Amino acid sequence: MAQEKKMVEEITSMEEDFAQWYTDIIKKAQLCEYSGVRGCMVIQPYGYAIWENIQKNLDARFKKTGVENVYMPMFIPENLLQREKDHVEGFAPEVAWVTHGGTEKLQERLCVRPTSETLFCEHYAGAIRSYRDLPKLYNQWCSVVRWEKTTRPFLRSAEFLWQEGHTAHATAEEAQERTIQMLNVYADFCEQELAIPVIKGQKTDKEKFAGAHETYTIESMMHDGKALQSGTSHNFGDGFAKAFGIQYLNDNNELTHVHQTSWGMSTRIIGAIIMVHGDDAGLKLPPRIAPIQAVIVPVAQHKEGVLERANALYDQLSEKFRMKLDASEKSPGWKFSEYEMRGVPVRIELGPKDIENNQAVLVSRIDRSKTFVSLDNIEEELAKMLDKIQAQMLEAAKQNREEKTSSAVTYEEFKQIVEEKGGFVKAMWCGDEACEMKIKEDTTATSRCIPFEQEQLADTCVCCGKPATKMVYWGKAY
RNA sequence: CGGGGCGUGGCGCAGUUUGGUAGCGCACCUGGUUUGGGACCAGGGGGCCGCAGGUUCGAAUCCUGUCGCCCCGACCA
Repeated sequence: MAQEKKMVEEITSMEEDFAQWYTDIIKKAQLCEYSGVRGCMVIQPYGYAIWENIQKNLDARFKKTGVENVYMPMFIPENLLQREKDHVEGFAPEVAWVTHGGTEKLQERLCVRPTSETLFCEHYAGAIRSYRDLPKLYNQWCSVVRWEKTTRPFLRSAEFLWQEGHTAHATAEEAQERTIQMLNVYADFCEQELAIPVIKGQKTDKEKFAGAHETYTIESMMHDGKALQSGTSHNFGDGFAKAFGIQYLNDNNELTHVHQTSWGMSTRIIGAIIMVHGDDAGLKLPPRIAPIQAVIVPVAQHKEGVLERANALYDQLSEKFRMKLDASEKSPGWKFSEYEMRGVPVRIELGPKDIENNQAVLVSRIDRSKTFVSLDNIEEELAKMLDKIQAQMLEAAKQNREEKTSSAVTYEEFKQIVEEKGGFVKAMWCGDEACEMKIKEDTTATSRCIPFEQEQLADTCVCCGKPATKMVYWGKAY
């Protein structure tokens, strides 16, 4: 595989320094900027446009399953947050507190939501009376605040945008079904729209969400061999219902606790898009969510008729695609690099020679391959190329994940792989948290998930040698 | 919270060791020539040198304090 030629010196190569590459991409693609507020970022128009496309698509998928959007307060009174023990303990270290209203000290401090389980629960406690009120399938798009010690754009910021779905059901079975259903929505969204293949599975008790009975996750593999938890779906059982007194009368007139779920995906997924698809020339955006699917770069635009034709082409293609025409005075070469860095899937070059031949040049972001197409059927050709790029990106991401997935039977093998190769390591686990801790201690790798698709690699735990029936994906994670 | 680094036009930096008129590259503005992979020439605008004290005839530079940010760890989406 030939390394792509680097056209712009301002992006550090992935090989040289992956962390620097990541921040360079964000800067050059103008996704976000550091703000004057500690740990918080300014999401720029291009970055926000990606988020809007993600939102639009996910929101439609949610609604198709019957989910309704609501909005909850951003403040949570301290007593409310403390209602569920595990939940508070999980979040207490990273909540921001409001202690004053104007100049007066508040009698009870308010936390800025790190997540809204408690608010939804309080609301459900009042709103649910009868089995006829169920299920409640709510979601909200909002930002949450977690006082992180170390932050990185998109991957971990003190405030981030997300959606959090919260549902209440009559039975445990229904809640479990919904938990898996939403995990599948995320997985399908990632693969189909973002071209990011994911591993679906369950979190170990150690890694599960504070207050959850079970946590399910989709895990994806970045280009540097580190894993990223890309979305989670939790089954709360009736734990929160008991803590918050959410009860209903069933059809036998018996008072019963509801069963709940919650599920979320955040702007962190933009970090995944960058680190799964990007290369040394910049960002690569999957056509389905790219704010600009194709950019028209006129060549020799001062010449008679070029801009007019480019404008007409823009008008025509804008009917079906998200387009941009860059008629600025920058040189064509500058524009080529610019839109490559920003990950625009297709560039359309249109110059005097093309116009003379009634053609345009389509250039793919994947490999800079050029295709000369007639202006008469450019719509079909562009659609074809975008589909192809989408498929190529998913394929490349799958291949990268395969290359970075290993399995280990002995502990020596395991440690060596984590240290030298990185990536996912599949290995058997006895189910004991002590082994998880030891593995983390020895290698800094954590259990990513117990995948739904199990393999029996061995009969004993990779760490302690005791009998094991579960295969776990391990790896260093963001 | 530990370990490291950095605060100087919008961005990236030099200048600090040895105090003496604030500089360079990019970006920006004007005009011209250019235009199929980050064009060139000429002219121009823009800086309480993070902040607060101190030393000094004089501080970006020395001293004290303070605030902020970035990177690497531990904790987390």
